[in-house]
Formats: sequence, structure tokens, C-alpha cells
Amino acid sequence: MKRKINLRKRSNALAHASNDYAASLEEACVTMRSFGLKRTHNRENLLRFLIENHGPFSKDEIKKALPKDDLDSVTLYRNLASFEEIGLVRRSEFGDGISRYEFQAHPDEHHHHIVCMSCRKVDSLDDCALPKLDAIGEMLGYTKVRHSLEFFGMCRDCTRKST
Amino acid sequence: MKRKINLRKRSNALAHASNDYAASLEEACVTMRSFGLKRTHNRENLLRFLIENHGPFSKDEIKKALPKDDLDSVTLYRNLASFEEIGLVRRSEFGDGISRYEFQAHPDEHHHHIVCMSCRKVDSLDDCALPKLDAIGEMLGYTKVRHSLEFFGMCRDCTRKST
DNA sequence: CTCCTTGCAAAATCTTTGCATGCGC
DNA sequence: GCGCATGCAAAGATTTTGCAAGGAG
Repeated sequence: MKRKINLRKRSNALAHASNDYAASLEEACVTMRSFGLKRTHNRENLLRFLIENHGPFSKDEIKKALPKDDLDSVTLYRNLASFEEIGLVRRSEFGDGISRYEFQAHPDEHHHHIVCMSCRKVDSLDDCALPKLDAIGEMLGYTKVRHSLEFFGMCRDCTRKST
Repeated sequence: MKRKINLRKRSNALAHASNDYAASLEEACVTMRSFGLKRTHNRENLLRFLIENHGPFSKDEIKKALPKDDLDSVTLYRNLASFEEIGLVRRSEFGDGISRYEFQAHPDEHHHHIVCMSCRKVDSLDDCALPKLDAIGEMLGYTKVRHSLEFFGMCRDCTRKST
């Protein structure tokens, strides 16, 4: 059956917690609880991995990185889907047909990436340098506008190697 | 085996052809030829569909729209991949894990989309209003920078219905 | 005539679903 | 104890591969 999550507004009680990994994890668990999701080993491992290794990962990369005992694909799929639904995790797609997931401390917070098309390395870009892009959509009558902006190119190292 | 395409530079001989569907098709066929791809019924039908119904389509939508006789999935996959490789077709991903394809008259030309998260309608946005975003990537030492920018929201109609 | 393209069958992947058991709270 | 979470098995869906026959140039 379709997993049903109570889409209550996400708690912001700990919105200004430290950047510490452990603190982020605790905060994430509070968010989970506020949606009725339980704190389990599986989820904790998944979150820890995503928090500590910041940067979008494919399901495959995640599966390989997690302890052997929680590598059941079904659980991973379900947990990623749940986390995405409550905004703990953001999905990015980089034009190769593979979804990549990354931890997102706060629902509205996001940044953009630049992906090296040669080695697939991903850098993060600060979003503060970007204009208020969503206004473009609102001009067309759209509401609840959000956007996804990804850059692709060849990184310094790969550029050097290829010449 | 992996299909090998001779990645010669794309011909720009007809770069300023008219916007007419037939002309676009002819131009696309010239491009195909310049990469050693042959003009077949399958490809012509696929291109015609993409040119006439502008807007990104999933493989599924394309398959349903094509004449029943060319609905072999394998051929569709292969042709979309070839077209993508030579730049005739651009793939977009809108965060739902489904790749969508659209005709792209010239390799560097592109625009952005705004996708209604409710009815999945896609509007196209003129890109001329946007700043030179790729400079951001080049500042980081990347070369050959391109970008993908997609907007998501709820369109006027769906907003009205949902209140 | 040659090489590219197609369609079929089958394999390999990826993703979802049902259900019984286990576990957080 | 209740209800969500997990793991297994199996079903479903998607994508890839091999190969022989057909068709474009």
C-alpha cells in the first residue's frame, strides 16, 4: 500500500542548531518524529551517511556505503521516499537519468550544484549569489514556485587531463 | 554493443532555416547525415512528433503518440539516445525520476521550463531574461559549462481548483 | 554491396507490492 | 499493545544486449 504520511507542518524548534553532525542528526530525528516516523537503526545510518558525506548520492552509492546489514533495497527506497516527502532529503537529477539524494537541514534551504561531466564530481554553490528566480514563475500565475538549477561542465582537473 | 557515433562537429550550414516544421525536419536530417545516421521512417516519425508538439515528453508519451507500427521500445530508446548524443534532442528531468525529451533545433539553444506539480503541464520560458549563469561555473575553474534550470509550482488553473 | 537500423527474444536492472515478523514508543 | 518499519519473496516495470533480417545510401 501507499505509505501515508501525515503532512503536518515541519517543526522549526531546532532551526538554529549547530552544524555539528550529531546535532544535525538529532534535529532530523525531531523532524521525523513530528511526522510520526520512528527512529530506527536503518534510518539513523542513512541519515548519518547523508549528513556526514554532504553531496548528492545515487541510491547505488548510498547502498554501497551503508553497513552490510542494512542493505535491503526496499527499505532504502522507502526511507528515501519518506525523507523526501517530509523534506529531510532533496532529490536532484543531473541529466543522466539517475536520481541523487542529499540531506537538507531545512525545507526551504537549498543550494545548487556544478557537476563535472567527466569525473562526476559534484561541487556545491552558495545560493546567496543568485537572484530571486522564483519571481519569474510567479509572473506567469504560478504559485508555490520553487526551482532547480544545476550546472554541468568539466572541472579544472579533468580539463587539464584532457588537453 | 555500444552504439558508436562519429562525434564530428555538427553542421551549421542550415543554422538559419525557417521555423517551419518541414524545414526543421529537413535540417534535422542534414544533421543526422553529418553524423552518419540514416534517415528512416522511424526516425522521421519521431522527429516529426517532437518538432510539431514542442514540449518535453516522456518515453511513454512519445510511444503512445507514434504510429502503432513503430512502437518498438528498443528502437525508440536507441533513437532517442542517438539524437541526444548528437544534440538534436535535449533531455530534461523534472524531479520525478522520469526523463523527458524535446527537440532542440541548435545545439547551444535551450530554454527553461516551469512545471505544474499538480497537473504536470509544462510551460516554456524564454531564456533571454536570464543572466549569464554559466559564468558562475567558470569562476570555479570549470570549462564547457552549461546549465539546467527548471521551475516547479502550481499553475493558475490548479491553484484555483485547489482553493 | 556495405554498414546502419530494426525487431524480436531474452537478459539484466530497477522499482513496487503483499505479507508476516519485529521493534519503537 | 498499537502501529509503523523491516525483510523477504515475488511481481511489475524499465532498460540493455545479442542476433539475424531488412533497408538506406
